[in-house]
Amino acid sequence: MSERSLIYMDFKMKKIERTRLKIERAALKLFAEKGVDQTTTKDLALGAEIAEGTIYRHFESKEALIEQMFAANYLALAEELDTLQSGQVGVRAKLLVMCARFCELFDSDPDLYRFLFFVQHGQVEKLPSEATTAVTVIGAVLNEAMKRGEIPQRDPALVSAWVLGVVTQPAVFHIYGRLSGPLSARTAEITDACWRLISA
Amino acid sequence: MSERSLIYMDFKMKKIERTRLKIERAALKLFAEKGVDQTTTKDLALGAEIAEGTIYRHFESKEALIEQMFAANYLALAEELDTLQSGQVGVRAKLLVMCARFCELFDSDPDLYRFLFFVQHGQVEKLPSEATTAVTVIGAVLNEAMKRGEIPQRDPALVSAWVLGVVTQPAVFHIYGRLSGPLSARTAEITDACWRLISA
Amino acid sequence: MSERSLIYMDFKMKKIERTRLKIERAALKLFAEKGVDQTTTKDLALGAEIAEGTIYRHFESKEALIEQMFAANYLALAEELDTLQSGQVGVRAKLLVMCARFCELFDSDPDLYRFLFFVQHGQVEKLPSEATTAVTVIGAVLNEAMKRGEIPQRDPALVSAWVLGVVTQPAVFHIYGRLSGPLSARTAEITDACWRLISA
Amino acid sequence: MSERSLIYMDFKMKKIERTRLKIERAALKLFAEKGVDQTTTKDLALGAEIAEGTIYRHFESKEALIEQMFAANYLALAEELDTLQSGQVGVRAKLLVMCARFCELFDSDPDLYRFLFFVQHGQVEKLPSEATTAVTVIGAVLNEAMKRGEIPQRDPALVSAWVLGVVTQPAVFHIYGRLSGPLSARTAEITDACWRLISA
DNA sequence: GATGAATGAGCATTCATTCAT
DNA sequence: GATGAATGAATGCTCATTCAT
Repeated sequence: MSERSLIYMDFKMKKIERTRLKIERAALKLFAEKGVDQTTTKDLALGAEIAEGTIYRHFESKEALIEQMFAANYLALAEELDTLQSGQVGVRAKLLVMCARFCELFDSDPDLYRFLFFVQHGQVEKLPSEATTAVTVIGAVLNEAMKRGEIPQRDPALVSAWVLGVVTQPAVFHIYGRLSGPLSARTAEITDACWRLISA
Repeated sequence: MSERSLIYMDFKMKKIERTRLKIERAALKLFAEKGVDQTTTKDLALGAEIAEGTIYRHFESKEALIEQMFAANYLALAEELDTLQSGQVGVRAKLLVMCARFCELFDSDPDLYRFLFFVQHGQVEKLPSEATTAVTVIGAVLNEAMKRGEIPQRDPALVSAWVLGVVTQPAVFHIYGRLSGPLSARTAEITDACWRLISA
Repeated sequence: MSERSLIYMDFKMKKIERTRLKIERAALKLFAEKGVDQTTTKDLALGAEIAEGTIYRHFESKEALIEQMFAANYLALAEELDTLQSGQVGVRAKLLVMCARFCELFDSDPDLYRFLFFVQHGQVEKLPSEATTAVTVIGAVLNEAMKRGEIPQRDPALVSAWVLGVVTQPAVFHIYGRLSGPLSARTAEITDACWRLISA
Repeated sequence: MSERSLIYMDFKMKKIERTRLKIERAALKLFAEKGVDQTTTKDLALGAEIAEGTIYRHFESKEALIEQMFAANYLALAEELDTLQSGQVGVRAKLLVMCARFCELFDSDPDLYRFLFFVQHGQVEKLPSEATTAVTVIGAVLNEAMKRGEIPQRDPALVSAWVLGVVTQPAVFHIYGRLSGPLSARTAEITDACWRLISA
């Protein structure tokens, strides 16, 4: 994602790419704000400062725009998490870097975070079932750790759910105003919580 | 008013109540299945086996139907959770009964569960801010436990988020097919996980 | 109309007649206030303090209610005007009593007046073409006067239009707030105007 | 912007203007024929040979279409009447040109006439109260004449009502088939009638 | 005779999509 | 490639009318 962003920002970028990016940015903002269904193509055009028809030069349909944006970002994040964890040794360290990335994403691009983890219902199911997602990465890390005896044996799916819940639910609380301040400040505390959850 | 009339009115009230229930049941099913926005009033009428116009004898608008259904069930659950926890002594026991209720709800009325915890974004914000919800009940239980020294002092909102995440994320995994079997079978395991999370 | 009203007011009146009258009264009020099309059967039921279905025990349809009310009152007024004018000798006296009746109706039953002369477009055409109406009565009086040489010969329809215009347009101005006070106070002045119009 | 673009935009503006005009023309015809309430947006689309949705690119709502059409034409007529009368000296001459314009409008654009003076109830009230209308123009002319002593002093509103009645009621008779032939042919006769009404 | 819940055709309006320019 | 006017199916909702009680 961030690598792609860098490409996007290139001042030599072609006009077509700039327009596409403008649409995606506006879409992200609007989707996060009012949800996918409540965002009309008119809203998108207004937000991106383009004509309504222009959307269709870049995306087959509104549905396709949503799917592509979701897939690209959701899978890019998974890739990133996988790269991060593979650079670490031991579950705890792996969890720490992944948790840190989650918190950082929430802080630095809240619209993207909301779009991926708050507004997305039903998009996950459209991904190819063999796709690598945040869930499968976390699952693989925990599985491996169980195999190695680093943590007690439990249903890996259940433990994955716990870890994801402990990491993402604070973000939801943040969105509802029950928590405030940067989530990144809580990375260590959240990782510790995960560790208590899985290590005993 | 004669006795006969009273009986008659009672009968009519039951009938009108029955229609309202048919609408609510169909709505729950459809909302859980395809989401609130993707469910049209035509869908509702077809599902409830009534005419489209009949919806409007029972609810001011589709929006009002959603709000009323959400508020009634969301608040009723909170009340129930509060009654359950207040019958127990100690955080752990309180968490157990609440966790059990969550799992049971998921198993016995999956449509309601999905509607309340999967499809609801934006409804919570419409509730009066002082309303008692599942979140506030959990928060109060944890707060109390911290005050009594039963569990370590931490940001109560963060700990509430963790607990809610550990309880609800397995349900999400279940919905996405990553977990199977009754969630109730995992009540003990999930409660233990919560305990590890908050007690150390 | 007034004779019929007397019958209506009879305290021995049958219940069915009382209900029918309640509907007609409410209808007149609402039709005058917001127009025929903007008045729903629900409005009628609320205004008459009856159930919506009850309307259909007394009238075949909303359309029939309008037609019957219009015809009955429009023709009753014509009859009355005819009786009044036939009791007088000379156009001027005849015009005076008719003009007086118009003004009086406007003052005493403004809803009925508005319904008959303000809201009725399209109802006149539904009357049998040979029906005696205010227009035909005025026309006959003027025709007769021309034949007798009381007033100059002109197109009787045109002169009728003038007389009706001079009598009814002040009422319209009254409705729009451009004139105030009882219209009856202007009867003499209006009749004089008619006389100037037709006598020279 | 290149010259070509300007020409292009001009062309597009003409096209969009043409569509708007098609809607207005169809609306006028239908409103005059069956009334505003009985004309559906479907009727409008069919009549204008456009899609129903197209109406809403040109008008905010059906209500707005009616209001705008009424206001524009009603006020334009008033302006025209005012220009006409101001070009004349003496009430009688002023009345003549205004009366002529009324008759001409009725003959040349009967739909517009019907819409403005037959179907409009309730629209006049939506105009800003300080607006110049046919009524205020006639009122001003008569007022002035009374001040100058050209005609006897009377309640100017009442006299205005008479004049308007004498001019417009023949049109109503025409619509109901009681008068035939061009109304313009009666301009002189109607003006004379007005003169008799106000001068003695 | 009166009721009012139920009906369903019909309404004004929206909105994703198309296409001539 | 970009535009935005035009499209028309679909939506939420209304309302005159029916009918079981």
